[in-house]
Amino acid sequence: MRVGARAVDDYTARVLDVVDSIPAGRVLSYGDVAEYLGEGGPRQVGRVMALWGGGVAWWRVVHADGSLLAGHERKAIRHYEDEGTPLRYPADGGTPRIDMRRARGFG
DNA sequence: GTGTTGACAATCA
DNA sequence: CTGATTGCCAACA
Repeated sequence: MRVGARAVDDYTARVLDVVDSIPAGRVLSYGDVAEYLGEGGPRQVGRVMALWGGGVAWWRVVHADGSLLAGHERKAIRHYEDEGTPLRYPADGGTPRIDMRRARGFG
């Protein structure tokens, strides 16, 4: 019967578990996480990350187009370069994005 | 119950 | 490449 809310919702726990299982040098999009869980949607994953993302490797969850987290780009890039995540640097030296073609998924 | 907003995504111009 | 549009689901005033 699943009534009241637990300390953290099951969905939240599942999202965090998936994010925690992403190996270094790899990333998943919000939609990928939702699809992997088979429930919810990109926005729900985003909400969970906004609330509890601080406890996991939040930088391994990015937008579907490879863009980074607004406001946390600096830290994210630092982690990516440290983990060897394939990045794509624009010619004009703008904000780098994830090379989704290679980094998306678990392997 | 309704309308707005959000760490989104896919499609079209 | 950017911008606009639509679909999606949950939280919130």
